[in-house]
This record gives sequence, structure tokens and C-alpha cells, in this order.
Amino acid sequence: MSPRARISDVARLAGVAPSTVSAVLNDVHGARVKESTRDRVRRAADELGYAPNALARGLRTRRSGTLALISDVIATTPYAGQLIQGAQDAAWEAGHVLMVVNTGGDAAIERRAMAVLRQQQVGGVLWATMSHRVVPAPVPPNGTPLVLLDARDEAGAVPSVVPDEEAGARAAVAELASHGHRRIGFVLDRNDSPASEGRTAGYRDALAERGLPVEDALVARAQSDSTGGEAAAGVLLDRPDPPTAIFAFTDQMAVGVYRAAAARGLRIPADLSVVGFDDLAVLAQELRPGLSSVALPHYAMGETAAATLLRLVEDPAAEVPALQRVPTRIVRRASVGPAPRA
Amino acid sequence: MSPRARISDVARLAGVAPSTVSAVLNDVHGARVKESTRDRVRRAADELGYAPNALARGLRTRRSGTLALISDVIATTPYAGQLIQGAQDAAWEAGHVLMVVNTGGDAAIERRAMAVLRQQQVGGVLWATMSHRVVPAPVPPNGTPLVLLDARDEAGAVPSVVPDEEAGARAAVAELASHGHRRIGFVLDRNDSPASEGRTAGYRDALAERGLPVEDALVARAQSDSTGGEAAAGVLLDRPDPPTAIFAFTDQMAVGVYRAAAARGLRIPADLSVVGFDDLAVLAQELRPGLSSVALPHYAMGETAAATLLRLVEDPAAEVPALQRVPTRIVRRASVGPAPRA
DNA sequence: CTGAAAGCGCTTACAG
DNA sequence: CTGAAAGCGCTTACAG
Repeated sequence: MSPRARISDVARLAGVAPSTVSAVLNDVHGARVKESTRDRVRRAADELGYAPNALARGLRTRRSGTLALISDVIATTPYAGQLIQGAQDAAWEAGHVLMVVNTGGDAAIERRAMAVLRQQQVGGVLWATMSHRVVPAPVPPNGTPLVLLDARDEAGAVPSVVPDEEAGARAAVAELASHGHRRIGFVLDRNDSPASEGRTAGYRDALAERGLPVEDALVARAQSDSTGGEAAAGVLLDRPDPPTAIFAFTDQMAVGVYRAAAARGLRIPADLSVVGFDDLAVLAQELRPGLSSVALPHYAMGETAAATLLRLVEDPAAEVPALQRVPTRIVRRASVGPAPRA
Repeated sequence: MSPRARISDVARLAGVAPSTVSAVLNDVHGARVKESTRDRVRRAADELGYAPNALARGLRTRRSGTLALISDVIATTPYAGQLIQGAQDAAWEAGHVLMVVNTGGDAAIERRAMAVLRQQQVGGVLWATMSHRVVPAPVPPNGTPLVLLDARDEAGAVPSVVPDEEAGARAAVAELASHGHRRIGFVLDRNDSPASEGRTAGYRDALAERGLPVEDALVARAQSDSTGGEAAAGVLLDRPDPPTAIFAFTDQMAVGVYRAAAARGLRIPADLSVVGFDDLAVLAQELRPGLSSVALPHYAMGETAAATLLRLVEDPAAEVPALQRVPTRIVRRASVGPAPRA
């Protein structure tokens, strides 16, 4: 077994031709081989520890059994690596292996990556960003199926998989409203990203559906960190008719909401309820009280994107949805309580 | 260009034999080809958008140009995905592509993974855990080089790359001592991991080197989260001769130290200085004051491990260090101040 | 200075 | 029911 066994070694040991070994081991449909011969072949393969050479097979069949994931960076956001895990698991399930390459956002590296992956004959490529963005559609190797992950292309021509920002925001508002809150504030960042737009739409819709006030005085924007969150929450809390609950654009902004509340002698959740977004467990569960938050479905997005890509790999003409929004999930901790009596 | 160009297409267009194309495009050392012929070949390759088929090349040369990274899970710890990024960058730099597979810690999946990677003819495998552990040495595909990442095998027979826990702890103590602290406490978890042992050793050595007190009364163990950190710090702070500074085993335990201090009316850093470990930016930078912390070198570890593996891939008999400890780095924020006057 | 031949390890029609 | 042949797209001696 030192030099790896080849199919011809198995054939010789079993006393058959290589083509018979191939037919048996691959369970070729319609191949008529006596059961006793099959047994001999399988035993010989076992004995030699035979495993087919994927390069030779791929060369012949024109299917390498590989998928690739190209991303700008991995894990700038703490749990975004789950995108890779989900994609890998789905690829693996389907008998594929996943190659990863990071471009650091550099267009030249990205072109080289596409070229190298083409040489490697990857069956398809997943193109991911580590936070939901709209991007110019990348150019895949000639004829290679492509799916965008956590990104949407400007033209909408490439199938893409993104988090359902809107539903996430609606769930946050629902959580607050179900505890009797009527004046629900929203603290968000200053960028015009799909995340901002989606969450804003979800927030307003959820309020409107319930007949709750949708007022500009309930929304404040600031930079997307705890300092910004503190400032924005301060603005809302200092208004004449302040909210009794605040939905924060991110958990980091929610940290600022906690600070703004503390500075004003407001207790959470007795005086103010808070829901964040992202579910950065390491942060949300260490706050006191623990922060309820809407979790981004990184793993599921990776899985969905890989599954979509695989359908395209099997059949390039397959109909796949242009845009799949993957549901978020709300993680309840202790930052939401009943609305205080007016 | 619809069907991909093959080397024979380039040869035909350039009016030479495929072997000449191969020699030119691969810059084969010692191949005598007229400069004018080289030009013709290169122009033809360009014109056809020719890129060699890595499967065919790998089959012939017995080098697939791929490396693999097997890990239990990715990104349970927020920034551990950087391990992958570092490994990928190093592999890429050397003209290799990185395949990843997650086993979820399942031994059966791991065996299958090794088998599949062997079929894929990977040149070498990186075996990673997402937090420094001692493990039974995994069995790589026959003759394939193996390097452990963030893990050490029981027998010490496999080259491995780990963080320098000891130096990290020494740096934390040095940071505190340089601000005049003499009674420096240590709050750690209850597991007997390489991390616990290394950081404990570093803490004691650094103290001893400086002639500072090394006392059991300055060390408290508890579970590895903020609740544990709070309890352990409470024990230390309530003792007759409490520390003026605390080194926490993790940032999460440091959060508990902050709470214990607040509960006792101690301000950070005026009354108590704190240094954490892990540098979970999302947490450390959101605390008030920002937490100084020892950062784990995930990216550098990934790079180092891949570089080591590549040496083994080039030359299986290469001498590589059995154990490489990668330096940590201290990230200063605002939780360390001068020791209060006694 | 360049080309023809063999072969890497498979699978796929096809013949018998 | 099974085997011989061809070929996937390269690279590597080797011949001239």
C-alpha cells in the first residue's frame, strides 16, 4: 500500500479488467456484472486500500467534484465564518469539496483567483462578502455557475442569498409590541446599506401593521458603534415623549443604548426595553441584563447558497430563485420587559 | 473560447508541438526555444485565453497544487476564522489552493475527510482545532504531510503550531508591573488546558522575575465566563490585602472583573487595573473603559502552519520544528493605570 | 532548436 | 456478462 493502489492493481488482483472494476465500484447503472465478480472486485479494492484518483477521474469525466468560495475577508465580523461552515457542510453532503480563497477585497487578486479556480476546474463558485452588500457582479470563469452570498449584484442578474433584514426587524418590533410597548424607537447607523434599508422598512411596516406610531421623532441615526448608539439613544430618550423600547441596528449600538439608559437612571428592562441585531453572543450574553437580539443566519445562508450552486452545477439551465432571503431568528435574553405604565 | 482552449489548440495556432508550448509556458529550465518561437506561443495562448487544466497537470506531475485544512468547527470562537485566512494566504502565496472541511469533531467524518482528501491528492493537510488543545494524533492519508494548528498531539510526533500562552501571560504581567503594580491577581478557569497551564506558568514566572509576590491568595479559579470572573475577582478583592491589578484568563472573565469592581465601588483603572486575554474586539472595545487584552495570533498561526506544511510538501524529509509557539500581542486600551498609593 | 511518443489513472462507448 | 481500446489534457524523457 506504500505506493497508492491504482485501478489496474485492483483489476489484476480480482482477475478482471479495469473497466469492470470501474463499473462495479461506481455502481454504474445498467452494467451487468455477476454478483460473484462484484464481490471479488470489492474484496480486492478493500485489500489494497484502493481509492480512486480524483484528478484522473475528474479529467476524464470533466467534473472535479470541487466548489469554491471566494470572499473579501473571513471573520472580520465575529461569527461570519459560519458562512463557510454552512457552505462546506452542504458541499460535503453532496460529495463535493470546498476550496476557499480570500481576496482582501483586491480586484487583481480576485481576477487571479477566478483564473486559478478555473484551472482547478471547480464546478461552481460562491462569492461572499462578510456583510450584506450590493456589489458589481464578479466575473466567473467562463461558463462556471456563480452564486452570491450575503451580497447582491447591482444588475440582479446573478442568483444571490441574503439575510431577511426586513423580517428580522419586524420580529424585533413584534417582540417589543407583544410586551405592550407602543412607542418603539429605532437607533440605526448612517450608511445606506441593504441592512439599513431592510431593517428600516421592517421597523416601519411592523409598527404600521399594529397601528403604532411611526414618527421621525422615534428614529435617530449615528455611527455604527456603541458611542453612536449612546448618542442616538440619548436623543430619543431626551425628547418630550420618549420611547419605552428601543430597537438597535446592531448589538454594538445596543451597548450604547444601555449606557444612555444608565446615564439617565433608567433600568433595563423595567424602564426601557431593548432589542439588538446580530446576536454577537460574546457581547449580548455578557451584558447585564442579557441582550435580546436578532441573529443573522450565517450558517443557513452558507448552506442555502451552496445548495443553490449545486443545482446549477448539476444542470446549468436549472431555474433557481434570483434572490433568496434567509430567515433570521430572535434570541431572547433579558432586555425586554412589559411596558411601564404611562 | 466557449469550449476551453487546450494546449493542442495553442500549439496549432502557434505552429509548434504541444511539448513546446508546455516548455515555454512553464519556463522549463534548460529548454532551448528560440525567442521568436516563445513569442508566438505566448501570443497564441493569450489569444485563446488558454489556462492549463490543473487536473491533467496534477495527474501527470503528481502534484495537485492543493492543501487541505481540516478542523472540528470554524468560528465558535469569534475570530478563530483568522486561522483559515492566514493559512489560505500562505498557501496562495506559494501557488497552492486550500480546501477546507469541518468534521464537527466527529471521528467518522474525520476519517471520511482524510479519505476524500487523499482521493483529491492534496499535497498536505493542516489539522486545526478552534482552541488550543492536546489531541490524539490524527491519521493523515498515507504519506501525506501533516501539521497541527492550535493543537498539539499527545505523542509530540507531529509538527504543531500553537500560541505562546506563556509569553502572552508574561506580557500581561509586564504591562501591569510597568505601571507600578506589585500585587497582581490572576483570575482563571477551571480546565487543565494548555492555555490554563501556559498562562499560569507565564504569570508566576513574570512575577518571580520581578520579585513580586507569588501567592495562592492572589489566584482564584472559576468557570470561564463573566459570571465566573465576577465571582473569582470578588474573592480576591474581598481578601485582606487585595490586588491592585488583575490579569484575567479571558476577556469574558474580565467582564466579570469589571462587574466585581463596580459592585465594590472600585473604578477602573483608578482603583483597579485589568488586562484580559483573547482580544475579542467586539467586547473589549465596547467596555468602559476599553479593556487592554492579549491578542491570540490566529492569523499568524495559520500562516506559520501553512508555511511549515509547504516545506514538508516540497521535501518530505525537511527538518521542521516539532513545536512552534507563535507570539501574542498586547492591545492597549484604557483599563490599565498607575498603581494607587498604598 | 523542436517534435513524436508515452503515460499519469481513470471512464466510456463499443465489441463480442 | 466482460474486456480492449480510446481519450480526457497535460509533461517528460528522448530522438533528431
